[in-house]
Amino acid sequence: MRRFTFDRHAVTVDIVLFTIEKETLKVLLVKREHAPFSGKWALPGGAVEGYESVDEAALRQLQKETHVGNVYLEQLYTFGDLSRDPRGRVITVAYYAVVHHDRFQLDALNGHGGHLFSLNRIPPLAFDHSKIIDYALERLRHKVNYTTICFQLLPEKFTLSESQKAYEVILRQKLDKRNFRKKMLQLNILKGTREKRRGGARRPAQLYSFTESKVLKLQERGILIPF
Amino acid sequence: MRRFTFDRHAVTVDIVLFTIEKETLKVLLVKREHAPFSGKWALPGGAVEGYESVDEAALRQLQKETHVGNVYLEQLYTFGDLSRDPRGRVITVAYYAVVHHDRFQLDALNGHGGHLFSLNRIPPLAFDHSKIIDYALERLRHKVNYTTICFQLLPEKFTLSESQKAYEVILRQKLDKRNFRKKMLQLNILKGTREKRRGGARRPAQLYSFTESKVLKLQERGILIPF
DNA sequence: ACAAAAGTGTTCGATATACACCCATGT
DNA sequence: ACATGGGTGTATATCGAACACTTTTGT
Repeated sequence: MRRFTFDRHAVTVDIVLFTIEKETLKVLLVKREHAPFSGKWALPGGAVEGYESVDEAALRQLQKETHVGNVYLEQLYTFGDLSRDPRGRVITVAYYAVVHHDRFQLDALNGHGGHLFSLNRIPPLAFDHSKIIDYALERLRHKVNYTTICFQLLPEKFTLSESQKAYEVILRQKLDKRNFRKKMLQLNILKGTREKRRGGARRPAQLYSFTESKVLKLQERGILIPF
Repeated sequence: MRRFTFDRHAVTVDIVLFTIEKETLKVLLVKREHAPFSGKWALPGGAVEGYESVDEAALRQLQKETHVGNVYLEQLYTFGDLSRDPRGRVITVAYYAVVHHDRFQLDALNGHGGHLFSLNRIPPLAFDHSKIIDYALERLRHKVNYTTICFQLLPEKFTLSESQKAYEVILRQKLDKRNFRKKMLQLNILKGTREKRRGGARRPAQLYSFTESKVLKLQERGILIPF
């Protein structure tokens, strides 16, 4: 069988890792050590190698930085403009990950200077990475509405207030407590445990756990359809 | 500045072109002339060249087959498994296009044997192209619910029945005529013309035109949120 | 006792759904 | 005259939105 006559291209993956820390939605950035954009912050990522699929490359890069296992990781978009990288065109397949911050550790040994940045305080980034983050955020905000992706940001057991807070932080709006609870419990995706979250100087809260190990699509009612 | 030390990869684009013909949703396929999968049907597409962005490559491939101008063309997903192509790993960035069938002509000269296939009657396809079509169809069905993408499938002037038919064909369900019309007119995206569609042996129907030249996002009411 | 978050129902308005008949035209 | 798709309105059910007070704990 013939070999390719195709042009060949540099292909990378970039990962937008979302997490919630101190009731704020944050993104993982690493400091670049080499040109181009040496010293600038950038998304974690790197080249796709010949022996791995693109998905595998994304997972490998994510694990290199965070040692996270069993993450929600979804392909976002492929950015293929000619001018993204000053060295020449690099096609990057962007992914986003959503994970509770207890479930990963930044790799200090790596010397990568990984750091979580609040989304309001993203520094100037290398390449078109700030565009990629915008896109990822848009996707996340959208998905929160019709999937259970939000529970990826919570620990295994959580209170209803904690989950409400997660929605509020992503959607950037206050939600009504009674309506939130009513709806959340109606969805039949939470299991009450008999435990309570104690520790604060206040009434202990009931802990719930998410019944599914996977992110679910909730039944979607179209805007235009169905009639 | 240093050159890359990256592995380089074969990168292609593939296009899922949707159109409606004879009240059926169809997809454009071309017959392959060379190995691998010589003689099999496949999505139109081809290699990304070094001088063009990935988006430009998609548009170029689409125009090569159809001579269509000003199409709705959206990136779908990037497929990067190792085994997609028997010659070795080819990364393909899939796109989908949505266009009324009057607005393009299949290129007979090209000898590509382009042909529109009804979605119920897709023949066995080369590579993972049938997976790509499934994915595109899912996206289209989803987008129909919260955008005006459906009007891309209609001529400039159309009747309400024609647009209802387009929704029905995509969603694979009958819709209620009165509810459809009420909602469609409430949305304020259609302009009535004074013309009527004559020709059938029946009452002439009022023609409408879509007020926007672009596909709109309709306000989206989340399922889970807002409260 | 007090501060702070947990927990709990009802009412109202908007929107989706279900449903059947007359109209205008070409043959 | 008749066959065919065009065109129209109302009643009901469901769901989202707004809204305030009592409870439980730690200090």
